[in-house]
Amino acid sequence: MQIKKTEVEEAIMAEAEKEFYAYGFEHSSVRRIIRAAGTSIGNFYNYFENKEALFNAVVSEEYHTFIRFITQHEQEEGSMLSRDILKQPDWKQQISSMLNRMLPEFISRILPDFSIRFVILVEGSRGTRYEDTGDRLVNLVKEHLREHGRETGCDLPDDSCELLARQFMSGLVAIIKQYHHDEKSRNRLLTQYIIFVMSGVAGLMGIEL
Amino acid sequence: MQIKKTEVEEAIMAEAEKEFYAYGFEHSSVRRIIRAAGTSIGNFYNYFENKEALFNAVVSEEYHTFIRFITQHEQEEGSMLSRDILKQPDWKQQISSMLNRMLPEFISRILPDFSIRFVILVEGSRGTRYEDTGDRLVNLVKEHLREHGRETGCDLPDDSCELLARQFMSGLVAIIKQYHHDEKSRNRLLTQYIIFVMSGVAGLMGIEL
Amino acid sequence: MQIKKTEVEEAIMAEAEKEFYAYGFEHSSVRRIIRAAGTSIGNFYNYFENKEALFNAVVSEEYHTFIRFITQHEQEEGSMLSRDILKQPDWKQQISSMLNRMLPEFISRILPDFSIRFVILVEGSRGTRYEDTGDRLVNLVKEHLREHGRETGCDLPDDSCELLARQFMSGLVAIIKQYHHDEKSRNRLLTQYIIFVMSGVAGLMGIEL
Amino acid sequence: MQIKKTEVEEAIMAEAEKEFYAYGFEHSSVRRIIRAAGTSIGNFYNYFENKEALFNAVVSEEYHTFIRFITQHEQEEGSMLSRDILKQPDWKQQISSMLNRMLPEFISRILPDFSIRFVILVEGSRGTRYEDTGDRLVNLVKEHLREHGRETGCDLPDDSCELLARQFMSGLVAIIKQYHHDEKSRNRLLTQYIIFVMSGVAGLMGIEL
DNA sequence: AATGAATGAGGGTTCATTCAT
DNA sequence: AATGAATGAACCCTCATTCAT
Repeated sequence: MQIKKTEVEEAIMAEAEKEFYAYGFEHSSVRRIIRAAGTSIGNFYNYFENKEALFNAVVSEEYHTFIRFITQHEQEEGSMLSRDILKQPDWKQQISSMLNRMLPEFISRILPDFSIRFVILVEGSRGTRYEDTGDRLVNLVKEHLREHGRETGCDLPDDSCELLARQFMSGLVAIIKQYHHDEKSRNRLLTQYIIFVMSGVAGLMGIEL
Repeated sequence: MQIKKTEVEEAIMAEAEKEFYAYGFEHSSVRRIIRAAGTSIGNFYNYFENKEALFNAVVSEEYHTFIRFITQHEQEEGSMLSRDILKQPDWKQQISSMLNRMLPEFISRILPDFSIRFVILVEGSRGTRYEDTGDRLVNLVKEHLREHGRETGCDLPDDSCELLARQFMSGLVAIIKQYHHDEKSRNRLLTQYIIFVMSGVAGLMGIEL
Repeated sequence: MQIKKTEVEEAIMAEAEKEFYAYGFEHSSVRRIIRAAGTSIGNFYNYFENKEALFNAVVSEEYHTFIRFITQHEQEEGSMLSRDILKQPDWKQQISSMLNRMLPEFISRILPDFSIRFVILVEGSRGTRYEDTGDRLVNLVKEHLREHGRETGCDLPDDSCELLARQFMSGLVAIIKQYHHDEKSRNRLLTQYIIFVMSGVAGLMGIEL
Repeated sequence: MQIKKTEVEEAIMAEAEKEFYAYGFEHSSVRRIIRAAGTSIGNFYNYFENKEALFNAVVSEEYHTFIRFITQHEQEEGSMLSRDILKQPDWKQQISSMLNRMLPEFISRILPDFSIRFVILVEGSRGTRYEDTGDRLVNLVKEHLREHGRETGCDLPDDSCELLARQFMSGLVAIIKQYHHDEKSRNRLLTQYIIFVMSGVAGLMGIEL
């Protein structure tokens, strides 16, 4: 949103963010929001068409950021994991050094974008046009994952891919929930988490049962 | 009373399960439930004291099953992961063979217990006395994990443990959601998932960054 | 009621008495009554046509007892108060000695009849055919009082008579409420009360303002 | 908003007064009130937080008025009754003249305050925070009475004091009920009533049984 | 831009009563 | 004689939204 918002609009959106985060869209109360924002119910409808419009205003930017994140960085991440690595006897060192190289940039560029609003989008959008955002995001990650599988020659079954994608999403959400106010801890935890996921995926792809 | 008491009670509970799964406790509507169950609002209160009593009836058994699951099987799982394994050059084979040995029994005994009701318990219990069940379960798994860490000499930070525990929970939930009606697929996916998690944890514990 | 009641019937009526006393007719719950009486809602309707029939069963005898009390003892009480007494210089002694003579019999005959059920009749009968019982009783007492006035030649205004009658009723009720379980205290208090009322009436009749 | 806020608020309170008077708090229906007041159920909650808040609005002022009445006028009334008066041979004249002196002022200052709302407070407040108001008022009057007793050297038993206090309350209530719309009649009746009570108390204190 | 009065559907719950068993 | 399942109206209250001011 390039358009400058009025103070009232911003106050409403700020309180709405808290409300949507706490209760989700359906369970959120416009009255509570405007009361917290210090304005009136009537005035609310001067700024937003209805409750869903407010929701959109709060999350739409975050939504597009995430879409961009998924699509833009496909190439770069594409090379991060390949079966070849796992075949090497020193695979642990290889992954480790790769992570050391990539994570700082990865984290500095991507994470600042994610916030409470991302959590709202995924967990609290039922009843809005974004209600399948979680699923769509999962699908994006899942397709991403399948492509990796095809490239590296070790296809995971569709449902495993979906599960892993969903896990990745829920991991991000959990991290943001825990440390949305503490960037440093968040990044440290995220690093750990990515190692966990990558090790897990590697294990899943590399081990014949 | 033409209809046997249990029939209506079961109808109500069946519909309640769907409703609680779809909306969570707070957002569920008793009126919707009884309409779907084909009875009247007044009659509902002949069977259940109130909405929360209905919730408890739907969910309490599942709750205790899960608690039992966590506490009973601590020992057996305890031996599944140790740092020593990861030090071996053939660690992949070792894990693989161990899983092959243990998973069938693990799955056959534990999984049949989990159902939609488990999902309700974790995701839809806000406003009930079970509302912190998700957190309590996460903590159980987390403590479980920390102990493993201490035993194997590689402590993970507290927040990583919590994250992994939460991930494990959300993974179970995701699997149940996807395949609660298809036991076979569910078990296959769960096997994959456990490999993923174990590999991930192993990676997290075994690799120095 | 000469007809012998079954145990169930008596249990219901006993619990109903408590319930009607505590909540009044309208606010009483048939469910609570039958639960306390240890029977079922269906069976209740085998014994009583409906809630009001139960109420009638509980209070009707008391009602007729009171009517009888008012009408039967008119003569005897009629002589208890006359203007002549108040004209005597030793009126206090006269009243005192009269009370001493009459009260024992008065109390022993009349009071045992009054119980919780009398209170129910007066205070908790709204919504039943007895709902104007309180008023009817007041009117009886009031007419009683007016006649005394006419006899003794000092008419009180109609509204004063009504007020005094109402006071007398409410006094009886208050005494029963306080000591319905303690006959001795009840009689002592009632004696005091009658002195109060008689002195009050005497004062009202005898003093020119 | 075409209609000024106060108009609706007043309409609601006026109808609420009638409703509370007729049914008491617990048995009053918000729907009946708003129907009579010509507004909607939703709008009611724009004016009052809930049913009890409405009750408080109707009744709180009256409550404090009565408390003030009891505590402020203690002294003045204190001198109205003493045993010495009853010992005089011309006690009737003495009381009469005292009443003639004091009553006009007493009545003109105190009575206009009492209304239907006082009745509601005493008889219809069950279920609200005022539910023991009746008892508290009775206790005030009772303590009042006991003090008189101590001063004049003729203690009445505790239960007699309570009874008389309760009688006094119920007398006030009865008068208001009868003449809440007719100030003149109300005052006349109240005068009579006070004579009655005083004579009664005098009789009770002065006569040895 | 700002206010809050007004609406009515729907939320959970209690109730007296009926009637098949 | 006894049971309790079934009904639907009514209870208090919350909600998002509209609109006159």
